[in-house]
Amino acid sequence: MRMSNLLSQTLREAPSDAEIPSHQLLVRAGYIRQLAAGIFTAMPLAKRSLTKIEDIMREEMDAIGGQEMTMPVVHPAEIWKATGRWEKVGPEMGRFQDRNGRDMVLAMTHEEAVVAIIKDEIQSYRQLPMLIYHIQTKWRDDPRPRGGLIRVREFTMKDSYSLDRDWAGLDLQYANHYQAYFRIFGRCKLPVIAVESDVGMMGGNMAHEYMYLTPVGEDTLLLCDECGYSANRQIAKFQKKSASTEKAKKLKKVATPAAKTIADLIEFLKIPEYQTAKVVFMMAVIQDGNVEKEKLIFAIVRGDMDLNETKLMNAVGAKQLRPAEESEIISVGAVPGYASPIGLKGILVVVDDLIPDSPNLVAGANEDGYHLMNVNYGRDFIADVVTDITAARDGDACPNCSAAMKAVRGIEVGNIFKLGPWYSEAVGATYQDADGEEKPVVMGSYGIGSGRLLASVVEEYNDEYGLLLPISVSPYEVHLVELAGGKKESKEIKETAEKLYQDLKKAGIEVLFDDRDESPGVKFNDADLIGIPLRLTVGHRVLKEGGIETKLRSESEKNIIPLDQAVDNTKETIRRLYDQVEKSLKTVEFES
RNA sequence: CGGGGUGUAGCGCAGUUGGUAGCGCGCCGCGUUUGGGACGCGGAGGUCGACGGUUCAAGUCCGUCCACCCCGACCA
Repeated sequence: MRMSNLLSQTLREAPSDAEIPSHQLLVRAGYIRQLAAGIFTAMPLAKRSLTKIEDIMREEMDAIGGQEMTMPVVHPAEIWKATGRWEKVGPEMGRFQDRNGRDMVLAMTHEEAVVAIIKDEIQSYRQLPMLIYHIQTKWRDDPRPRGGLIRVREFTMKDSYSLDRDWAGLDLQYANHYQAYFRIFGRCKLPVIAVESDVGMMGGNMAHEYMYLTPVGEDTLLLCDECGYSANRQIAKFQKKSASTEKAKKLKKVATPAAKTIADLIEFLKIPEYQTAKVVFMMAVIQDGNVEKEKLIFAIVRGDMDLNETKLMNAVGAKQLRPAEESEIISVGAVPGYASPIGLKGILVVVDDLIPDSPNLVAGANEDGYHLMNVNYGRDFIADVVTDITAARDGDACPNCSAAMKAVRGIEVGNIFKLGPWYSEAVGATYQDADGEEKPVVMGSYGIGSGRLLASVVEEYNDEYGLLLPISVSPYEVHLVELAGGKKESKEIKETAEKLYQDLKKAGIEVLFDDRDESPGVKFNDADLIGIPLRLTVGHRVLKEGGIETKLRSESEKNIIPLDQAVDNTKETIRRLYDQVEKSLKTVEFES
């Protein structure tokens, strides 16, 4: 590709609304342009990088038996109604009507499209197991896109779906993906860790997220350096210790005027934070038979801890959760700021499992200006559910080995999910087993967003001058710079560079040729910004010595090689760069 | 949806007490220059986010709305 004809302009300054490095650099280097919030155009450079990433995904999916297909982006609402997600998913889903007034959906994921196909196509156990995948656009109307390509509304995703007779088959395909995903990220040279994640509403019994650790990430993870435990904060467990072993004392009402928060309370009563009980009011949508009901939940955690809403949702089987309005709290007889479940009826009480081990807590008296001291679980109140509902924090004890865990930020670059038979059952996607019985297909789903992966690679590999792409992800393998200038040798330089460009192409090398009439400074700076790993320079300085200059983007050292060896030498360097990627791959076994 | 911020040329920005819009980069032409973002001369490019109001006069004052960014909520 000649840069004189490339649709891509580099910018000296990043747009002021780009904050994180990958966003700034991808825009400055001419890879992407923004059209609207969370909607981007991939310019020719980005398109080539994305294609490389997607080809890596293809190869790794094919290697574990995947077959590529393409499922539609626009779906009739019926298939989403069949799984219940037409109602369940909120405004995040794109909906419109076609010219006949028929409800349509912009796909945000493709489980529905998969079961719509397999319902008709899979009839016998002889067809299973199977693995299908596609690389397709998704639309998710996220309330807050951010960070350039990190979190967008329209994006391309490789999603695969495993189809099996039973859970054992799913376990195998899941383990295959677990390894294949490490290979995909490894080939993109992106360091990732796999952490356990929330299975959410999808049922199933296991999910992992692949996280690239970076401060610009939006998920919080808990990691244990001692034993390797790792989990998304949404589900991270930790060891809790009771702060006190004292005997239960007599319940006592105390006046605590204007002490509505835990901070006020401990200041006023001169007690430690851990000796208080914090009530968090949430409204949860809970399925009760065939009807959905909204219920008020009293979630109680110790005053020094935070409620983990994901854990709470899982504890009560809630479909949705939101903070309760003050009026909703008052309507059950509780007094905001002075609330507790003591003496109240008809509410759903969920307490953290540490509460029964925490004697003599201070809790609200359900009376304006008063709290109760020496509240004890069991004696003074009981809960409908006692389970772990608190959020793990930096420094908390590892659930396996008790060592202090670290809380770090990460970007979710991929996830794998054991769905089970849920979707198949919902739409009657069954197969006939060897015993003659109709059984639902057991599914798994697995996703990697290609744009987010590219952004993460850029986030990992950049310096003050620009991108430093691994060759496996770089839009071109070689950046050829011609410095013809106005010298008397310029004709010779131009011709030499042109011939080298043609020879490199003939040798099957992907070349970006800077044939523009620009000053050396401009060309070198643009080359650094675009970040192709290998740069070749044809200029009078080195041509005098019968050679051309080579330089790796990642190193400052420059070498001169004879012109007649330029193609072979370049091939060799490229091969070495690919080898380095291959050698850095580690096999990661899946341990269940 | 709550909090904060920003909207003036492709990008970054300035614009005074309200008086009819400017700078740098980029872009076009000519010339000089040519190994780390050159220089001179000439030029193109703006319904100042939108709508409404105040005023003789609005980029500037007032109101409403919209878009975009950041934090939070949310996130199959």
